[in-house]
Amino acid sequence: MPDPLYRQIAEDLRQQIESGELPPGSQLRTELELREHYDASRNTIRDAVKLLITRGLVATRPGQGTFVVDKIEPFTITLDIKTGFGEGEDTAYATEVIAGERTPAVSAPRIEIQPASMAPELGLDETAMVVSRHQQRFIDGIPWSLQTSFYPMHFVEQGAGQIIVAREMSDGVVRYLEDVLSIKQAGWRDKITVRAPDQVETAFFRLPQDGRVPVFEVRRTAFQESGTPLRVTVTTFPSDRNEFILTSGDVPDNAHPGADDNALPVEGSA
Amino acid sequence: MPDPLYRQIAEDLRQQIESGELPPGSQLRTELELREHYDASRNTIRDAVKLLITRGLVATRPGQGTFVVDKIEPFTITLDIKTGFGEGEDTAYATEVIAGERTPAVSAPRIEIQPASMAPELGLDETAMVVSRHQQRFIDGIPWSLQTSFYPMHFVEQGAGQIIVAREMSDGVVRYLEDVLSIKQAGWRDKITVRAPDQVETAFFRLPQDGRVPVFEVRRTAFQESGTPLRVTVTTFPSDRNEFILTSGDVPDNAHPGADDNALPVEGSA
DNA sequence: GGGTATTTGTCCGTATGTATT
DNA sequence: AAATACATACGGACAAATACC
Repeated sequence: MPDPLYRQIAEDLRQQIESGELPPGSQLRTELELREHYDASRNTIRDAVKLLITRGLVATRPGQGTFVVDKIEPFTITLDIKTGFGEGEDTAYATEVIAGERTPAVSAPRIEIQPASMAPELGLDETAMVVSRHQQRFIDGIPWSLQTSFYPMHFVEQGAGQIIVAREMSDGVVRYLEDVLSIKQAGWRDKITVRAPDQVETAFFRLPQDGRVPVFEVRRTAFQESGTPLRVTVTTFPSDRNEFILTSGDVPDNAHPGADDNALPVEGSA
Repeated sequence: MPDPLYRQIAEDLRQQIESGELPPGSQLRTELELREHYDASRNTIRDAVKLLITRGLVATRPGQGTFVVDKIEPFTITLDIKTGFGEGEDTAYATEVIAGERTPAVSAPRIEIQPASMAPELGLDETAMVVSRHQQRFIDGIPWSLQTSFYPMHFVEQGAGQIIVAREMSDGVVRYLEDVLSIKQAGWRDKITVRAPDQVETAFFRLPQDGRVPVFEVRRTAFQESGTPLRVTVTTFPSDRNEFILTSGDVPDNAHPGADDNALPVEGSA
């Protein structure tokens, strides 16, 4: 029994793309032309194109057409910055970004006071509140990631008033907390999952609205030496233009071509 | 301007699910019933259901109906096993799996000789060949991951003949290479990406055939102390039932509930 | 095992809306 | 303003998978 028609058509188009017959950036024939070519209905053509979108091979633009995606060199995000130098990761990142040839940008933070249930990893009481600092981040002008950090509200009452000011902190919040409250970040735990984007994410990353392109969610819980969590940082990245690299043990610097060329941190000066 | 109808319907059903009105495992009304209830066409209902499938909330079973998915406790995969003990990660994993309360299983490896282009990270000549060892891996009987390891063919000619034998190596190939050829693994680099599953993966993981549920691909390149790659291991995991954890610095053992309960390694005795 | 009803999967044709040029 | 192309929505038909008698 053969595959369904829409999958046969998708397969045919996929081969044309991967063989180079349809190079990146080129335009596919319109749905009506494909309809005649394959002797199928327009809906069937659309089902085939949807499959190619899911696989990241093409993108549709209303009023224009369907295009083979330009293979963006993916942003490479390193998750295992060497620590133990007595610094938070925030400052280390700045130099990493400069080392790459891409130019990062970050929006001013949007500050909110929210219930502690937004960041259960902090282990706070149900009635407690947290400060959230939300930022949009770009690389070379491309929407790159959305990041929200949560801090216990009692940090503010203890004297760290700057974290509820909607201005970027050039040295990073982690450094600030150490300076003001002597709260030191000893390590962190990342949880990486993949899920469909929410409405905010589809809008910011300009993803197809039906959730076919998922996002990475990196949930970083950072701890003091005592084991008490000091912050939770949630960062989302569209999965179609990001990859993660992490190393263990002794590894040569340029192990495979292109892997390190665009090395980027997972966190800026949040 | 309101959202499209199919998204409104999806939103309504989503709320019913997340509010508990439609508990996990329960069956949704049939497409024809929903069609009457929302006064929409069957295709529009189907578009709404497709969205819910993409978001991992429901699953359809031909001939039966549409069901709210049972929330599987995700498999947690730790990527940062402490090294420096002079052991490969393979043996360390065995104990980790036993520590968890889930029972792993692995198929006998399928061995193939393939061109070196299958694993460009090994940096071999175009005309060279590699040995691939492919395994299916299960947790509690659930298809969990597909793994293929690539080794330079010249390892066999140098005396490591066991790696082309289609039998599991209880102590791991890495250990074997060290014993026979004194080739020692000094570290590795992981690249984590997300993509649509191929046909083999959709069949093994029983994912929807239109590629709505992506898979994690973890590409591990392991190096000798000299910096020469000794193997490439590619492992894929369905993203709807796996998450990755990695830590840096000092982190308490049980930082957030459930995170470590099912700790699993990314590699078995490949 | 066979037959039938139910339910989802595929495919068609058509009409209208919306974004872009 | 008009033309083009994708997005949404409708309705209908048959196939395939499953469950049940």
